[in-house]
Amino acid sequence: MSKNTTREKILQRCFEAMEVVGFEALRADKEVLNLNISKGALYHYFPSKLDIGYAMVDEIIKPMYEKKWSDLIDRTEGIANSIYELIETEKHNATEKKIVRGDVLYNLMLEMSGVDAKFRQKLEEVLELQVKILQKAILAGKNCNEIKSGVDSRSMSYLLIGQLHGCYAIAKTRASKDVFTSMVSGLQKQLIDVLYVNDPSRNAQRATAASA
Amino acid sequence: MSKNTTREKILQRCFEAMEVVGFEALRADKEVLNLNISKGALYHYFPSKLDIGYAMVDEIIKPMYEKKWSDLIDRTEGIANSIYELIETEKHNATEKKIVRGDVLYNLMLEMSGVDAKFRQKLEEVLELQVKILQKAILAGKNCNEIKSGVDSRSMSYLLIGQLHGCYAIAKTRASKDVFTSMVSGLQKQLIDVLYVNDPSRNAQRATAASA
DNA sequence: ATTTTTACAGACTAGTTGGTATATTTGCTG
DNA sequence: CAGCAAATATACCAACTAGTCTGTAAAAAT
Repeated sequence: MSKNTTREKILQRCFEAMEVVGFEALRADKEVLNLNISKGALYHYFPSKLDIGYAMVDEIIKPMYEKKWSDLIDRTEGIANSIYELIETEKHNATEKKIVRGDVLYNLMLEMSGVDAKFRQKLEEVLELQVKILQKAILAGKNCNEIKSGVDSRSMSYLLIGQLHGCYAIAKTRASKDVFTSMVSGLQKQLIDVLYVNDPSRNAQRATAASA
Repeated sequence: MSKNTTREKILQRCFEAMEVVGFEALRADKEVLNLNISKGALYHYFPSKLDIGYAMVDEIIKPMYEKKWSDLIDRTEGIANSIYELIETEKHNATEKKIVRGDVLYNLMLEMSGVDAKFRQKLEEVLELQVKILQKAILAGKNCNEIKSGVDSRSMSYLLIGQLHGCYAIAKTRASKDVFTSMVSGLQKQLIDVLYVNDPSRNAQRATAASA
């Protein structure tokens, strides 16, 4: 998968550091030095620090978030359940360390959107990618009667992404994984009320109702 | 109200700058120089830059966010409506500029929680202050039958604060006030489903039902 | 075989940062 | 008014930053 070229090694290492400290606090030259890659090499592959950032978003972050929702792509049924499960996964993947660190994309959004226009635009692309996947899924969910017909797929997608973001942000400041999981659980409960025709947390009930 | 001392002038100016650029990018000495206050005076009142930050949170931001929810304090009725209206206010206060800038508290949370423990703790206090006001209000709302008995006041308060945060964050990256207002509207719709016994967006209906 | 391009190495630089040292002024108290 | 502390001014500093410069070794193209 990874070609393990110098360029990719640089990108990967910088990304891992940036996940922890953010973009502005990233010291790219010092990071790559730990891989025995010199500053000369670094600036050979990337004209500036910002360009490293752009590349990270395009080549690492964007695919990462596309993969996150990939279960929903081109589905025609079981969508309500899948959305519910993907959010459930979010809870299960959470660790104390990850929560304190926060979500890379959300962190970057807040940090860089106001700093650099191109950065903002690239982050917007990642956001839009997720929204589009969700939107399509919700639309499909409405078609197969799993999702209430009243929901607006686009604004609901934005809201859902935003709500997850909110959970990450609050939990980061509270520095507590438990706050995260309980908030996400609350979010799931809301979704059951607002989004779903049936309760996807009870699979049995879903299966019976699906034939109606 | 403001005693207009040198210290307060420093704090206010730094806060206004920080609202725009964030804390790390704040150049306190250059800011106060524009007020004809020297670096010596600055470091006379504040031992370090971080201490300026702490003071900003304690003396400006905390009161600011307490005031934001002050309508809910010590209320015994009309609570559902007040919560709805406060969120409505959030929409009306939004301007393109403000949305692009984001919410000061949320921005700081993301920026500083991982950087400095004391900073994080102070931001947590502001968060907790808001949550407590909301929690008490929701509890009272349940008592006077305006809010569904099933809602957990604490986790709902967290979630609500977090959801608002989410709206700010997404709208900031989309750099669009419209995205913000439409997300907040979506949030309000959800709340009507999840939180309220009656629909507070229809005041007439509320008034009738209140006597039941 | 020779030229040109790519890939790297590492010392160096210009500018900035938060903070300090020291000197001077101001305002109060006796 | 003397004396003293708080308040303010300013020159200074070490650490650090992103980025550049010069040089070189190997690969690719001619």
